[in-house]
Amino acid sequence: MTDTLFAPLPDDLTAKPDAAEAEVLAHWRANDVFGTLQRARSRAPSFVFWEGPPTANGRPGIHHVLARTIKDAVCRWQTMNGKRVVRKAGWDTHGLPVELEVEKKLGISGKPDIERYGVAAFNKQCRESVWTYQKDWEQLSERIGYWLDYSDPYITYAEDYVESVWNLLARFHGAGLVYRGKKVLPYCGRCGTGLSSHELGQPGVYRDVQDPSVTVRFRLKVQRDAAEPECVLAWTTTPWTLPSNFALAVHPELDYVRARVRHMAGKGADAKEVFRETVWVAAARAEAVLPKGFEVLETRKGAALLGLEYEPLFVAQPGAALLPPSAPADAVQRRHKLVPGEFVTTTDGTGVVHMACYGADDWDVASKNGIAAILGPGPNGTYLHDVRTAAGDVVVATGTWFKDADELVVNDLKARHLMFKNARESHSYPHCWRCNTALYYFPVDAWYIKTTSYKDRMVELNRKIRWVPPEVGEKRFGEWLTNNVDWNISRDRYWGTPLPFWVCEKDETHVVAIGSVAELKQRAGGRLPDGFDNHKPLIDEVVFACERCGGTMRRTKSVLDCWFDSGAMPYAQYHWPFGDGAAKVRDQFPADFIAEGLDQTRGWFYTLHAIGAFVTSLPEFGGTPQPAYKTCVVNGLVLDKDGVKMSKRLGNVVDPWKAIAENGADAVRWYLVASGQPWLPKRFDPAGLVEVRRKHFGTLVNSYKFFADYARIDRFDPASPAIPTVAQRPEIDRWLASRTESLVADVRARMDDYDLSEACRAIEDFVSDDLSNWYIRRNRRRFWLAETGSDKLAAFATLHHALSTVALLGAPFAPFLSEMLWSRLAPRAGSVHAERAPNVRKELVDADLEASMRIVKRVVVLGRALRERLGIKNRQPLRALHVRTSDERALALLGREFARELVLGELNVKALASLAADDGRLCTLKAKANFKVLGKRLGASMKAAAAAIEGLPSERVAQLRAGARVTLVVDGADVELGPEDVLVQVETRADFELETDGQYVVWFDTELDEELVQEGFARECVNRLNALRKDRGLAPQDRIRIVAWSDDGTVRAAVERFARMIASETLAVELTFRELHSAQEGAELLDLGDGRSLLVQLTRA
RNA sequence: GGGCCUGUAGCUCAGUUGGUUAGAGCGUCCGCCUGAUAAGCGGGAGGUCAGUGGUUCAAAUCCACUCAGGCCCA
Repeated sequence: MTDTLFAPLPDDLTAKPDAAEAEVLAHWRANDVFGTLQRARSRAPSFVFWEGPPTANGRPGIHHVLARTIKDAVCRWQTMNGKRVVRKAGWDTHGLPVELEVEKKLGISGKPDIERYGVAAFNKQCRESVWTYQKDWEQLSERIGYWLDYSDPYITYAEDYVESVWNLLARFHGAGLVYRGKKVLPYCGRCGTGLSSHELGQPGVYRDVQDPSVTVRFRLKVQRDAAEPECVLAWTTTPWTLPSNFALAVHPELDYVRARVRHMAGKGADAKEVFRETVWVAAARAEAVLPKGFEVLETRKGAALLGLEYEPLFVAQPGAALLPPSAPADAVQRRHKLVPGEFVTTTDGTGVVHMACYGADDWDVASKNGIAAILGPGPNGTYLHDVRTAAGDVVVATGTWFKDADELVVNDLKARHLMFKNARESHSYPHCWRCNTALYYFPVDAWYIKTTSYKDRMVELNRKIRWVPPEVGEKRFGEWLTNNVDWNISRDRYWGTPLPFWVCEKDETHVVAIGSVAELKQRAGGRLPDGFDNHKPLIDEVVFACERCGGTMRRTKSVLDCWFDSGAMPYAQYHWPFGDGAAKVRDQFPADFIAEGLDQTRGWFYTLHAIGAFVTSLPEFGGTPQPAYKTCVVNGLVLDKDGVKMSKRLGNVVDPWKAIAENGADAVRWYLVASGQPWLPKRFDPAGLVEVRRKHFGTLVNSYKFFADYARIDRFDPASPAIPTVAQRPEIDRWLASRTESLVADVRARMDDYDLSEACRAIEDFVSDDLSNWYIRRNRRRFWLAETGSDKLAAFATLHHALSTVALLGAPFAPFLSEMLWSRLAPRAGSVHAERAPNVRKELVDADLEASMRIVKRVVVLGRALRERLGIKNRQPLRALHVRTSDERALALLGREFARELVLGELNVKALASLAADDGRLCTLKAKANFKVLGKRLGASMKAAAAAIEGLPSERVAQLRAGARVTLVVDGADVELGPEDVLVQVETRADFELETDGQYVVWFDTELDEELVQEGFARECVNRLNALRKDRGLAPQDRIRIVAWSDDGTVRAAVERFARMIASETLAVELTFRELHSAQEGAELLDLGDGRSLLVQLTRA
C-alpha cells in the first residue's frame, strides 16, 4: 500500500494481481481496517445481514466464492451508505455428514460400531472433526476479501446455542405444535439404522437384482357364486411384506373391471376348463395381467369399490400392531378393505396396490384411514412373530431374515391356491452403502412440528419477502409452502442437538419439553451428571419422575434435524431469550438481507421462515407475524465450462485458490457477479476470467496509469484552487462529468434492486467506452502538452474525478483494486470502504451532451467504414465531411462545437461542409410503419397498411416528416397517418461512395489539393520521428533537435510548410532543413510510403 | 414420478408490456492507430433464437407438447 499521491501501481498488476492483492490484505490486517470501520459505524442505523452457516466439514469451493461475493458486495455497499452492518460468522456443526466423516476416520461403520466405540468418545471426535477445514474457510474468506467477524462466531453445538434451540422447541411444544408419529425411511436391518436421502444417493446403492414378481388373489369376504370364486388381484415384488398386508388401494378415478377367467388344461380343441373365477383388476391392466380369452363382466370406478372387504392371507399376531397417530379404537378391525390411493398407477401391476407398513404411501394410507398395521420384520430385519395361516400352520418362523421369507411365502400361497401368477424379474433395488445388505422401508419413530397448522401464515408472509429473482419466491418456494407437510425434526443419530423431550415410561402421552439447562437441572433434583454438556450421551442419563403419574421420564433417543439448528440462528446466535439475547435479537431481527444458493430453498430459506413465522407471533416479538428476512438473493449453481456439475469424480472441480492465484480475487469476484445473472446456473470458464482481468481491470489500470504518469510530472493537486469549476471546463470535460454522474445514478438504481450484474456491467461500459476510449484517447494531448494552464487542470480534474468515482462504485465488487486506486487518488482519506458512496449531482448531468456523443459515435462509425472502403488511411487529411439526416435535433447537436470537433478530429477531416436535413437529391425518403403504434390501432389491417406505407413516394414522406397528416386507403377504409405513425429512413441513390445506416448519410469530399497531400506527408513524418524517438530510448518529456533532408520536392515542401506542427508533435526545439547523407553518423532514412522518404538526424536537445 | 430453472453467433451472455435490420464481449479474418505501447481503435464473416404445433395483423418473447442440461423433492 502507499500513501503517495498518484503513486504508480505495481508494474505487473494486470498480469499477476496476486501479490498486489496480498499487500492490500496485509495492510487491512495490520491496520485492522475492518474492525475500525465496524466500530466507526457502531451508532449508525442498522442494516441487518445474517450469515448462513457453512458446514466446516468440507472444503470451500468456487460456488461458495460466488455466494460470499454477493453477500460481501451488498454489505460493503450498505456500509458505504452509512449503515452499520454486523457481520457475525457462524458454523453449522451438527449432522450426519460429520458423523460419516468421523466413521471413515475411525474405520468404523454403522450404528452398532458407534455404540461399541462409545457415544461419548464418538461425539468428542465429531466435535473436533468439524474444525478440520476451519482454516481453509477462514483463509479463503479472507483472501477473497469477504469481510466477516470470526472473533465471535455462532457455533451450533455450543451450549448456549443448544439451549436457545431447546427454548424454541419447548415453545413449539407449549403451543401444541409438536407431536410424535412414524416416518418411513429406507432402512438397513443389519446396521439397524435408517438412511438419509443423501446416503441413498451414494454410488452403488441402487443395483439390479432378481426378485419375485407375484400376483396374488385376495378373496372377497362376500362371495356371490360358490362355483365362481371372486377376488381382487394385487401385484408385489416383495412377498415378505404380504403377511403384514392391511389394505388394498385402488385409484378412485380409475376404471376397474370384474373379469371371468377360465383356466384351461391341454391344448387347442382338447383344452378343458379346470377352473373358473372372476377377478378385479384395473381396466387398463387387464390385457397385461389376465390370460387370453377373459370376459369382462362389469366395469366400475375405483370409488365404487371402496370399503369392499377381503379375507386376510395370514392371521395377525397379537401385540404387534403399529398404531398411526390418533388411531381410532377399532384400528385393528379396520384392516383388509379396499381403500383409496391417489398414488395408484397403471404403469405396472394390476392397478391395485397391496398395503403393508413398509412404504411411505402405505403408512400414509394407514394414518389417513386410521388402520393399524402389523409388523412382520422388525428393526433388525427379522420377523418378530411367527406368521401363521388360518389353519394354524407356521409359514415363517420368528427370527427369519426378511429376504429369506420371500420363498416361504410364495410357496405357501402357491400351495393354498392364492397365487395367480408367479414370476421373477430384474429391477433396481437399493442396498446399504456400508454393508451391501438389501434395504427395506421401515417406519421409525419421529417427532414432528405441525407446520401445516400455520401454513397459510407462511404463505402470506412469503409475499412480503423480496426474492431475487422473484420467481424463486413465487414458484419454487411458494409452491413448496403451499404443499407444506409437517416437519420431521427428529433424527435417529448421535451428533446433534438432543431433542429436549422427556417421555413417561408409564404413559407415552406424558411428555415434558425442557426449555433451558436450569429447568432440566431443577427437574433432575438440582444435579446434572459430571461433565454434562447438553449432548449425548450424558443427557440420556438424566431421568426424573412424571408429575402426572409418577412414572420415570426418559429423554427420547433422537437428536434434532440440523436444519432446525440453522433456521434457529437468528435467535440462538445471541443466546435468546437468555441474558441480553432478547435485546440483541431486537436489534438484529428481521434480516434486511440474506443470500445463499438455490439449494437452500427447502433448506435454510425454509427453516428460517418456518421458525420465524412461529416465533414472531409470540408476544415478546409483538405478536405480529412477520417474515424473518426482507430480501433474499438466490444464486445458482456453478457448473464447469461445459455446463456439467462439478464433481470430484469427473475431475472438473475448479480450485478457487488456483483461480485466485492466477487472476486475483477481484477478477474472480467480478467475473462471478458480472457474467450473467447470479441465479442462473453459471458455467465457470477460465477464459472468461482472463477476459475480465485483461479487459476491464486492464483498461482501468491503464487509465489510471495514464493519468498518474502525467499527474506526477505536472504535480497535479486535486485540491488546487486554480482548477476551473466543472461549468467552466470544455464541453468534452462536461460530457465526461455528466456521464460520471449518470453512472452513479445507474449503479445506485441497480444496487437498490440488488441487480449486481447490471451494476458491474454499467461500470465496465463506462470504463472501457466513455472513460478510456473516448475521453482519454481523445484528450491525450491535453495531458502531455508542455504548458500547465487551466485547460490542463480541467482535464486532470475531470479524469481524477471519474477515476475516483469508479474506485468508489467498484469497491463493493473489486475491493482490492479499488483500495489501491483510492489510496493513490486520495492518499490521506483512509480506506475506500469507509467512504460514502457518491450521490448523484444532478446539476452536472447534461442530457444534450450525452445525446451529442451518441450521435458522434454513429457518424464516426460510418465515416471510418467509408474511409476503409475508399482505401484512404486516417493520416491523410480530407477536405470535408457531409452528413445528412432527417433528425433535426441530431443535426443541431452535431453542429455544436463539441460534436463537430470530435467528429472532425476522429475522422481527420478539415470541415463539416454540409450538415443538412436530407433534400431528396442524394437519397430517397422511405417510410416504414411504426408497428408498435399502428398495430394497436389497425389490428388485422396492419399488413396491408405496412405495404401501403412502404409504397409512399418520397415527397409524401417528406410532408409526413414535416408534420402533415396523410390519408391512405387500406382494406377499403381510410387510415390517417401522422408523423408518429411512421419511421423515416433514407435510401441512397448517389453515384459516389457514401455510407448510411438508414438514419444518417455520410460522405467525404475526397479531392486532395497540394496542402492536404503535404499535410498527409507531414503526419507520416511525425509518425516516423516519434517511432525513432522511442527506438532511441528517449523519455516522453525529452526535447530533441531534428535535421532533415530530402531530394523529393513534395516531401521537402511538406516538411517546410508543416515544420511547426512537426516540431510540436515531436517535442523538437529545432527543426532545420539542410543537406544530409545517409552515411553520415546518426542519419536515418524514414520511409514515408508512396515511394517517398526523408533523411533525418535526431539528437537530444 | 412431481415441481422449478435453462437452451439465442464457434464460446460467454444481453434482448423492455409481443412490433418487422436479434445485439455485446471474446475468438476468427481484414484493416487502422502509434508517447496509454507487454497498450488502443475499427471493419467483415458468422444466427433454423433447441424442435414441433398453436394463439396473433405480428412470436426469440405468450400457450401446449417434445428433446437436451441442471436443481430440489419423492
